[in-house]
Amino acid sequence: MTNMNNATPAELFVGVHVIDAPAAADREYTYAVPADLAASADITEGCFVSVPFGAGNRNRIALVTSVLHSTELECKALKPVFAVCSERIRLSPELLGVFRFVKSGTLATTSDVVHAMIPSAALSRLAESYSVTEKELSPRAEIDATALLLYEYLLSRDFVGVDTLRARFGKNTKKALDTLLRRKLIRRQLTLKESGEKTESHYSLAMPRDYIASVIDGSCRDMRKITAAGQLAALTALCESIAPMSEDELRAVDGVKKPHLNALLKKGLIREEKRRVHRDLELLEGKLSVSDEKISLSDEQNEAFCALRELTRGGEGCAALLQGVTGSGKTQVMLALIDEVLSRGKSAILLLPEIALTPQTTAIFCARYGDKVALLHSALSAGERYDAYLRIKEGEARLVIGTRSAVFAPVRELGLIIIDEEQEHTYKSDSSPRYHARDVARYRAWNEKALLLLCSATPSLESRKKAEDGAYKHFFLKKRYGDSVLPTVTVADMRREPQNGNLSPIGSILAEKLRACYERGEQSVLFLNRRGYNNYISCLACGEAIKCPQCSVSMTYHTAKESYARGELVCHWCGRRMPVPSECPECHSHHLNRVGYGTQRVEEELSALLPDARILRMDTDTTSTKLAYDELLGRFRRHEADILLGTQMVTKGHDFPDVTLVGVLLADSSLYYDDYRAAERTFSMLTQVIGRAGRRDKAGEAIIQTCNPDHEVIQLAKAQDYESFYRREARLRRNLVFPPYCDIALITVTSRVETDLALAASNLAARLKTLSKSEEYEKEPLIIFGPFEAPVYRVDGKYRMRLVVKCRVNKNTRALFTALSSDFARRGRESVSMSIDFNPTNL
DNA sequence: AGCACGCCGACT
DNA sequence: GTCGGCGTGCTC
Repeated sequence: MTNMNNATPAELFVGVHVIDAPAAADREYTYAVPADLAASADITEGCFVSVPFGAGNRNRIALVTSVLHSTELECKALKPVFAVCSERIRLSPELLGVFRFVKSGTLATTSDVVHAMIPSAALSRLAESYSVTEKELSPRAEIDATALLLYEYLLSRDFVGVDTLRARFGKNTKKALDTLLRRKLIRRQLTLKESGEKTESHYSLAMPRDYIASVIDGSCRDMRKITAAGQLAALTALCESIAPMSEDELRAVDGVKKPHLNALLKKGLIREEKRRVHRDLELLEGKLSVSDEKISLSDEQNEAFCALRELTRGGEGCAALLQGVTGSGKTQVMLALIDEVLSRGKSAILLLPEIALTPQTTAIFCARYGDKVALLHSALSAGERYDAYLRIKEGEARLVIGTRSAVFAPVRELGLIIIDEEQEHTYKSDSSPRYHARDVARYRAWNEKALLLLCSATPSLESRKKAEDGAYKHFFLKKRYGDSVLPTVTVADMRREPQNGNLSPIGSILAEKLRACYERGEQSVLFLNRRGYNNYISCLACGEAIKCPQCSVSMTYHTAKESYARGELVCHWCGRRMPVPSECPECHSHHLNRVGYGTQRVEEELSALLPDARILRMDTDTTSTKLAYDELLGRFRRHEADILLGTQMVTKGHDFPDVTLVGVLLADSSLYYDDYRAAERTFSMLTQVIGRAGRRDKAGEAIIQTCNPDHEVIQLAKAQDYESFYRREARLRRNLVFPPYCDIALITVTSRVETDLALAASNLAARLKTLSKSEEYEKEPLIIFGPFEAPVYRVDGKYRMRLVVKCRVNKNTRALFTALSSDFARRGRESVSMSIDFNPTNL
């Protein structure tokens, strides 16, 4: 190796995990810290450094995972650490623990885990630029046209950023750069880039005010007279202002432009100060009227609150389940508890399902806690996310409200984590790292001696069982808040409808209730778990449904805005759109028939039923942006529509005071889904929908349409009897060995080449069987199913096969799966990739 | 993933 | 003899 080591001998060594290294190279590497760097920077576990990595010594960011003060390693030829990335971005010892917990618990790469924990803007800090080394291009160096153009472009410049080049030369840039680099015609330089945080310049006078005044009126002798009107206007404005003025404020002054300010800076008359701007606060503007309204708790709420408060004061990590019927005022208890924790100088994290994280739901927290709140939602830009991260890290924000990934928030002195609607499957990540926010929260609560509070009307079986086993403290809120009563629930049998000549998705009972509700001037909410117009298009001749050319699922017919006839087919898995064919692709028959219904079709039926009613349709097609979603909800709340029709998103805890009727159009669709959690989801969904009706003084009513009116789950949901449901479901799961009575590891193998996939899958299964019988792992009870095709075999052109393993996830089985995974990487065909998901949300 | 090393065929 | 093809294996 070339002598990259500094002349100064190192005495400090670090173990690092390289970020953006391939999975096969994801392990700890040892680097030497040059003495001068060790002296100038505080290198500890959890900080990020940049290191030369691989044969090409490409600069990579790495996470320091161990520090070694030693002279023992001297003899080894170690590469040196290049620099510390940032003094500010580093994982605290607690978060480094979280990193290890997630990494070992999900078998994800360092890169995936770090990217989940740290906002991307914080780490994309290596600027890559290029310049020419060889001024003469030898005629023998045969390079392609792009490379030649790029070379000539670089000839006249110095160190051009890779982004600039890419913008100019397109996607061939990398190839061209590689060619030029290989021929040593150009060289690459990597420098630490300044952070992506947004700053705003503030200007103030750099000289005494009367001196500036003399400059303005031209009586000042030591300086040439200022004539530019813009400069004079800026100086005048600054003279009149008490506080420094921001760039925006100055530019608002007539005639002031940026060059004027620069000129004044150059003359030394004003000074500039860059201040960090908190972009996510801009969203909250106007809502910062902090209210410290006293929370009034009912006896039941108060009892739960007092017990929970004791838990937060215990100084030990613990977890509790707050099980409260819809409308029992769980939020009040949460607020009281957050008050308590913040008042003791600690921080809290509140996790909400993405769909519930709307200005309406967060307003109450923002109003109460003002700028102590940091909101982490998906609409944040990279820079905004980074700002929020810094505000949390620096202790300015002590209440973090966000979705799944907010569980990684770098809060100081964590006192409380609340997970609302804890049964929601959005808390489980379905891409690497495949973590469950609940597991991470539990780890953090224990490790940081905080309280984890899980809230739900219909807890997941996992959590409910833990409460039963005593692992979680268990609290109930059984009374609905105020005087509201549970709505009356009617189960409507849809099997009789066709006999009565009704082919509409809206049955006769629901139709009648809808009309009555509308005529009373009240609102109704309809839920249907299917967007689009028809379910699919099938051929009457051969019976085949039209399938997506890239996925093995039938496509859904969506109408165009203007007319029913001008629609197209959409694949809900890969998003592909195509026109409706005129003939069956299988048998060329022209007898194509549209079957089933989605939200679009129901919307049409509704307007036929109630021509004057104002209908809002809410699904992913109408709420492409966060704003559209909020706007629709706002319009409905203001009673600008009579009927809200939509998918999942209408079921979440939005409080609509005028809604007295809710309808579930087809409750069975989720009941017979081939997932062991189908019943749990259906029950939870029905409970939530029913809870939408009649929350204030008005009596509510719920209609559940189904083809299985006697199904136990539907009957239990009708009775709102969670406890019976829990006992029934727990019994079933135990008998059939499903979580929470075991863990499931889902191994998915993916490839574009079907034959490679089949081979790889069976090899993997064989390898797994061998491993499970080997000495180290034979004690682990393992039940292996498969390999078989995934329920949707082909998605976006890739085939997918699965192995399902029932096991107990512990250190030993994780080691088994790690071994399996690295075997696969070593011997696998490159066209095939593999992933392991512990306790996936979708089976 | 890159990148080097290495072992074979088409060329100066 | 040498340049360069991409198979194989490693990354402190």
